[in-house]
Amino acid sequence: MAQHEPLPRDPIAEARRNWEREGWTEAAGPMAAVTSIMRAQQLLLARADRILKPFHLTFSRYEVLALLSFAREHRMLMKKASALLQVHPTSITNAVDRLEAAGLVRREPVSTDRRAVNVVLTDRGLETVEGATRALNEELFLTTGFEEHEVKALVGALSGFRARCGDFAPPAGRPDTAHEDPPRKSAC
Amino acid sequence: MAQHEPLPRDPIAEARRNWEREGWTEAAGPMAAVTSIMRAQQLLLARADRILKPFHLTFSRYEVLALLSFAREHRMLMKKASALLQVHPTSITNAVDRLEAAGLVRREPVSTDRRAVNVVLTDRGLETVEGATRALNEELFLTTGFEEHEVKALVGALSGFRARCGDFAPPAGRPDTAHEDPPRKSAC
DNA sequence: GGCAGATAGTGGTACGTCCGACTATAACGG
DNA sequence: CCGTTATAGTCGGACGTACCACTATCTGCC
Repeated sequence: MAQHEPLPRDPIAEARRNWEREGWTEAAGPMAAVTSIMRAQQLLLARADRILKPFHLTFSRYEVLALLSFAREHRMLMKKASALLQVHPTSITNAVDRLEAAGLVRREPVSTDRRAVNVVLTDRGLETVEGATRALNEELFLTTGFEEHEVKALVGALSGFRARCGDFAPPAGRPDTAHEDPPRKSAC
Repeated sequence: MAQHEPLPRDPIAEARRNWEREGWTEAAGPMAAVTSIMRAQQLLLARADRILKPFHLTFSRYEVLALLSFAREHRMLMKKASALLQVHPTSITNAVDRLEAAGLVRREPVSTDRRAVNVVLTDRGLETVEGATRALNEELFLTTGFEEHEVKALVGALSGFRARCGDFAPPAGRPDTAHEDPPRKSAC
């Protein structure tokens, strides 16, 4: 996971200065924000994968298990999993292939639609995801170092962005944020 | 790039409710923040790659070109590029292979160290990166929809996180932030 | 009823990332 | 000076993601 030794300076701040020096002052801030998100994701994913290694899981496979653990009867259509995790159907196929090979889920036909496939969490899968969730909570989520207000700012700004990108329908009835209503456009 | 139709509700907010229902209230916020970062990165990367498609570039290859365009003489050691972009050396090898095949960069030996290799931006590479930067500025960075205060919050929270993760040495001499000095620990 | 179009899932391919192993070279220490 | 250690870069493989094409099936409409 790129266990580099720390750099003397923040390369993103440096890039921002370059942007401003070129006269792209308007774009410099968002550029830094976008780059920061990219880099943070890389660090977080590497850390999650390292934590999940003892469980023989990757983060994306864990996400499938976690989703199933909250589903009715621990069962879900491939299609629905793909939609909720917001990944391409083939990614779900890939993940389920490996999870099934590990005995953590199994595929089941759907009686009402012979095209569709249900993914079902096995007992071993449930056990595994419970342990993995405990590990992730303790070793990742509780130690991100994000402060309360930072969490709030991150989730807020990013959920706005995701909604604008068509990720999900904007929360129509939220009167507490109605005052900043003018929906910022965003070409995705 | 997962051109899903929008979901009725935000799956991350849903996950957060699940977390809280299970009693993991402390971890729920950071979990939502981490997941939001993951998903935002996915959307941003897909969008960047789409914008760069006409240039026959991907975002990671663009990053290499952009880095070179700001370097002295448009020239940099592979090792240094790897360190500044914070990716594994093999990723740079991969990117440079493709950029070289496209005639946008070329490898040059280093006279003082026969192990090392310099990457040099070609004229075509410079032209390309200039066009690509214009496109990214106009179609991505200027249209993220992030507001001023959101950019500030994102960059601030994430640069703190990156610094804690050992990404780069914390900005030692910044008296304006000295008042919140107690360095939050973060196990990376 | 039957055909056109939509939908669920999969196989194959391309790309980016990482890791481990390896080569070649440099730097250090006795 | 020579052996040990560290460093720069590459190769091969594993994994996750996306896209395209394809099959099987369902749905809707005439």
